[in-house]
Amino acid sequence: MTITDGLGRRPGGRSARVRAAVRAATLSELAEKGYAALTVDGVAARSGVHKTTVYRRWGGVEGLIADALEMASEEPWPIPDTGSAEEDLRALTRLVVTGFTDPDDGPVSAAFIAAAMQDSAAAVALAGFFASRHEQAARIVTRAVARGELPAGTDPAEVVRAAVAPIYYRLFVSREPVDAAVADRAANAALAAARAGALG
Amino acid sequence: MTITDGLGRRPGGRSARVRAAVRAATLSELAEKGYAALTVDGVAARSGVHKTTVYRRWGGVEGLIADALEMASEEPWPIPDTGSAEEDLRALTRLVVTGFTDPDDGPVSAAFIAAAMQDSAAAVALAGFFASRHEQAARIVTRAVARGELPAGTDPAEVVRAAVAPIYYRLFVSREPVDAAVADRAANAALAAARAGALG
DNA sequence: ATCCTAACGCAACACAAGTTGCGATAAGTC
DNA sequence: GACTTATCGCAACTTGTGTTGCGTTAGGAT
Repeated sequence: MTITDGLGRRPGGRSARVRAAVRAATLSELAEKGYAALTVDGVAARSGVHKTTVYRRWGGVEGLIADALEMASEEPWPIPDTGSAEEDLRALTRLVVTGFTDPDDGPVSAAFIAAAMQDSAAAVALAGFFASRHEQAARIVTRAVARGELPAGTDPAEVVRAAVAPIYYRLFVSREPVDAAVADRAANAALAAARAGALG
Repeated sequence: MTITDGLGRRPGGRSARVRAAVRAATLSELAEKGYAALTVDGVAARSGVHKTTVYRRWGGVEGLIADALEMASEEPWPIPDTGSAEEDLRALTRLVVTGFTDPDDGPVSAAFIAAAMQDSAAAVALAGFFASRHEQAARIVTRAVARGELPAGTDPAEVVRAAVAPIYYRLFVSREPVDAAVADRAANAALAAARAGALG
């Protein structure tokens, strides 16, 4: 299950090509067929890399997800900066909604959540991913506090959590439909709670 | 994957015993080993029912979960009624937290969420389960509105969602630790948002 | 240019998951 | 009590997943 993450003794050349091919194949397979249908044989066939190699370097399906997740957490998130906390939070929650309703990215994002349910390595990778996301999105709140829109002592990450949590809750827990209106309501509720000083 | 849910042509006698034995074995296996280790062979061996029978009636692991979930959604939820919305919501969120941190019930509850990620039948069953939960917990809010604690026009289910969502978010999405303090903060934030009229 | 060996490809294997055909058992009906 | 058939137990089979041993290829160092 340990991934020789490019820091192995031979990071360049063929090994790098193999890794890139497998990563790309994993994302393609996830986008097309979803997590439930993701198999090692599938990504091996698509990537042109042999099945045994994938098992050896990634350990299995969960390892593939963890690797793709690590890659995803490295790329930055386009955090909005409109000048008002209300607009910023709405844009943020809408970004989350579209990230899961998009026919291409949606299945991939959902796969990350699903994989973490079954494998501890994927769970750790997911925790890192969201820690990065919270850190990036916290700037929305710190700016709002600096402008005086929100009370001093407000916990930035907690506002972000309150804003996005209802969306994830509907998507993966209560299994209710999600759209832009849901995003706006979640953003407004988080903002109202923060203004009341309930998120300090 | 279709479960002959006691409404089959022979609901009594042996069939009923088989179903009860399999259901009990499923819950025991989940509590002990968790969802990742739940196998049809395992519940078959524990229940004394043959593997083939389980496959025929439940279809597989996901069917077992869906059946157990259906059973769980029938039994009522001890909704608190302390006289104040603040206390009620706090008790509710703490109930959710203990439901997942309890070493016996926790793995079972988590298994329901995990199963819905992979199987559509389990997803439908989970949606029904939470619809029932929302309906029951909504009374906390309707009572609070009747008492004048919360503004008229407040959406009861939306308050419940806002209160419990951060807990599920931490447990299954951002993978952050959860305790009673988290429960209290989530309840307070939902209450503040509702008082501000952001959950109408 | 040559050597060393990490990393890969390949085939065969081991194991668990799920299926099928058939005979045996016991509900439900008369 | 006798009959019909839904349901279950059983064993053999098929399929998919993951493993192992070994030969081959190609980085990286000298």
